[in-house]
Amino acid sequence: MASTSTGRAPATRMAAVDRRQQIVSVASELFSKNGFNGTTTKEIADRAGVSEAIIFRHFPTKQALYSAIIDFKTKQSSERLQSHLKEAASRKDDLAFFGSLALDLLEVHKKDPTFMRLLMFSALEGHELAEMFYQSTAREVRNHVRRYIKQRIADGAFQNVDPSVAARSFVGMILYHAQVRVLYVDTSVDDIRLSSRQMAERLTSLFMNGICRRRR
Amino acid sequence: MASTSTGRAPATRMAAVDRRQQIVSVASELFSKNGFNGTTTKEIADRAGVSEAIIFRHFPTKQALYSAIIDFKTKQSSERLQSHLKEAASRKDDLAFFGSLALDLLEVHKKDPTFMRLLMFSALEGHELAEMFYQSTAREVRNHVRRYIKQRIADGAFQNVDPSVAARSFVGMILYHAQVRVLYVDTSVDDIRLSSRQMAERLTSLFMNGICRRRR
DNA sequence: CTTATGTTAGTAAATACTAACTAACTTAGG
DNA sequence: CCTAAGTTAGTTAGTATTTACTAACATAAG
Repeated sequence: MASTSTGRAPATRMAAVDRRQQIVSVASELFSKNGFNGTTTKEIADRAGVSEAIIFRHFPTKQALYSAIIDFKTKQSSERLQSHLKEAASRKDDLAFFGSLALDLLEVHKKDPTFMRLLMFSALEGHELAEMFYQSTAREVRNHVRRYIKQRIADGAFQNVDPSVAARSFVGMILYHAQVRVLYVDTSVDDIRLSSRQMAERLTSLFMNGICRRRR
Repeated sequence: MASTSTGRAPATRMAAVDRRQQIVSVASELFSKNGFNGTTTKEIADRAGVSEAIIFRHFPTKQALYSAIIDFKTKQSSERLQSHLKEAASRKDDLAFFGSLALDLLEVHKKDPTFMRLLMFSALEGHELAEMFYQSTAREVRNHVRRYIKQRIADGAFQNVDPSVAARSFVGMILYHAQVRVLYVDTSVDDIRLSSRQMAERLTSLFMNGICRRRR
């Protein structure tokens, strides 16, 4: 009890690159929970276990930190997508194509709900990178689906629908379920209790039977 | 130049109820644009053309003002829905049922984009009335659709799908389009340039051909 | 005159960001 | 191997603004 110091215990020293990543990670959670304006740099520093000044050593402004996060998340999501889309690209098993995509989207947002919240917050708050962020996710998927549908129409397997509208509808159908789950988890609002797999199956079947050419 | 007063010109006197409504209206716009945390009471006062203190004469706290707005918007939306759902309730023209609902939803959000933004912000920011707000809109519609689908399955007109999932999918399909339009208006993200009517037709047809029993 | 509607001028706390200092790790020279 | 110098990661203690909210006063309307 010799020292009456009320200051913080010095944080364990970390390599700059590690600390930076840790700050990004902590800030991601907070921004995703409370949005840009609802998150303070003090809060971020506290959670990271460092003093506020350290934040500004790594990022010139709060905005820059936010941008770094979006940048990071964008790349992460892009990679995830690429790897998945590649493998499902050439096969012409419609059920598998739509089904695995639906399951994948549902699972991604179930595992990492911060992603969807960040996406929504950034769109609402009009962040400069919001567009890019959106492009890298929903839009890329949608374009992929659009091309597939276009091809299958050409094949004569699908009805002659508007591929853009159909693609966005499919993605929208799925993402809306994901949204409800993310936003209203553990409330009475989300009253559908199905596993991602079951949900994906139902959604795919619903969509498929709409777009597949009818037997006559 | 007789008076060097730097103060504001006194606002024109209004009846309390009118001023209250005006504040709600101005604040709605700002909250919808910038969210709760991104909007200051000073900003609201300035836009309303009164001093900040007036805001607090009518609403004890900023939160209370926000709640009043959600309350107002909830009622407004509920009425709009009721009137529409009543008229489309008993008829069994599936195309008209889904089509008019789709058109209605798209038009509502096109005419008043603040509504969707408020809804999304309140959900993300976890406002206490967010649930209720959501219930009064998407959920009420969804339940209506769910009942309709259930009935038509019983009639033998629809396939035996999960009514909850189908209803939410239909609503989700539509609301996702509305969201993209509201959030990314005038950007390259929203690349589908269709009138609400055209969009509603395509969405309905897409959904219908999925849920209607196939001819054999 | 009384009451309702307005303003002014604050306050305490919070917020993004900075300047100046300190301790820990790394490494070069003896 | 040992130590001194340099570098990097940390802290403290601020600052100027902003923010939600209040008390006390002013004036138009009936």
